[in-house]
Amino acid sequence: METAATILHADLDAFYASVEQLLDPSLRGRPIAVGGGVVLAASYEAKAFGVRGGMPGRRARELCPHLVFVGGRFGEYQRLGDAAIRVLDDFTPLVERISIDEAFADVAGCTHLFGTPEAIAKTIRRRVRDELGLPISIGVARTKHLAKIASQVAKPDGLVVVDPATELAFLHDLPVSLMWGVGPATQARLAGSGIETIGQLATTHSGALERLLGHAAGQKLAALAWNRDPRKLQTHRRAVSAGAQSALGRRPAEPRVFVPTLLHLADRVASRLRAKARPGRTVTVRVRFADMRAVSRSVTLEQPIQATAMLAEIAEELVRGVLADNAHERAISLLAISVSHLEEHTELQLELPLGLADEKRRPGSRAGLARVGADRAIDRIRDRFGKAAVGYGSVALEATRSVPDAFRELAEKEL
DNA sequence: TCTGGGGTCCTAGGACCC
DNA sequence: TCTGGGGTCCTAGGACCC
Repeated sequence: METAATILHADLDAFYASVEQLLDPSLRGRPIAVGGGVVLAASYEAKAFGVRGGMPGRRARELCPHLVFVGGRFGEYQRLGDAAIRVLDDFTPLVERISIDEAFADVAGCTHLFGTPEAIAKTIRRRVRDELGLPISIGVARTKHLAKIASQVAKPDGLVVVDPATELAFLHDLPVSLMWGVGPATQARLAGSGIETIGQLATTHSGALERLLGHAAGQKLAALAWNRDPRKLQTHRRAVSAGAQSALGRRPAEPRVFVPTLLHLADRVASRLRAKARPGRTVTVRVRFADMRAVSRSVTLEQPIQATAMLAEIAEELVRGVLADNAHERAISLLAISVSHLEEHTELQLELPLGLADEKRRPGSRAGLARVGADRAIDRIRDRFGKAAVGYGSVALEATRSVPDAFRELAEKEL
């Protein structure tokens, strides 16, 4: 009745930093950070000083005076991340990729060919080390949740196999913060009730947990604490939204700032939607003010859109609404556009370039056709000459500090 | 020199329908 | 006219993950 531990979670260690150290041997053994204004990734040597991803570069340098900043070879990250996943593919088609450097695999169907899950995990680790030169940690367990925890425990450059017979003993000694879905807020709430280990969580009444964390989170954590994780591997998941954002530092909340920025963001989002023929019905904007307070506004249309100008106009109206309701805010620090309720896969259709109020009722116009034509022309030029060949407002945005486009593309999910 | 960018999921209240 | 209940969709905000 007890199932075997056949799920692997493979996670490349300090991935971006490891690639940099691989490509430049002079960086090996040294504390390095990928990025500049903000740390995108840190090597283990840098982590030992407390340097973490997402940390401002200045703070990182304070913690680690000899920290070496490297520019980031984003194309290499993509290539090597793909290559590592391909090693998993050699064993089973049941691979669920989570991100550029992380994936699950279920080897239940291939143990007769390649040996036990532990043997397979060892082979994968050796191959990734020998063929790519990168360290990868693997957790093996009966469920996805436990396999992921095991790979975290295995780091750096290790392997942890959790025997089903002793899995609860293993799990219950660990801190709740290792669980999937427990971040700083949940951890603090649990700590407020004296719950710090997964074992303590497991013996907490599920009703009490629900009152503390809400229905879904309470139920989920109660189940995971007993390693009851019903999730199966999903080899292909479609994206449910696509968005783009830009941090602005601290800029005046004025049209000369937000209009070109929104056009640029709308172009990023809409061109991706068009490329995959996945227009969407709901447009959401987010405005973050100088004090980091964020406000969002959304609207759901009757017809899905994918035209840059249409998206930019709707986003602009929503942002004007936010600013009108927060007239005391003088400066904005971030703008974001997201499109959701994506259609599965549709033919390009006519779009309506009308004001937000009109758009829901009125039929299309000649101007709509012209704009679809403009998008098509731009898409074709980019196909031939590259993304930078033509665009909206990118020059105006050069001044704002932002991460390289190549990094943004790494984070994009396949639509 | 406070705090990047791309996502997913859940909650709670209100509108609306049956 | 008043009452009740369930389901679905939408919006705004929040937590979390990589």
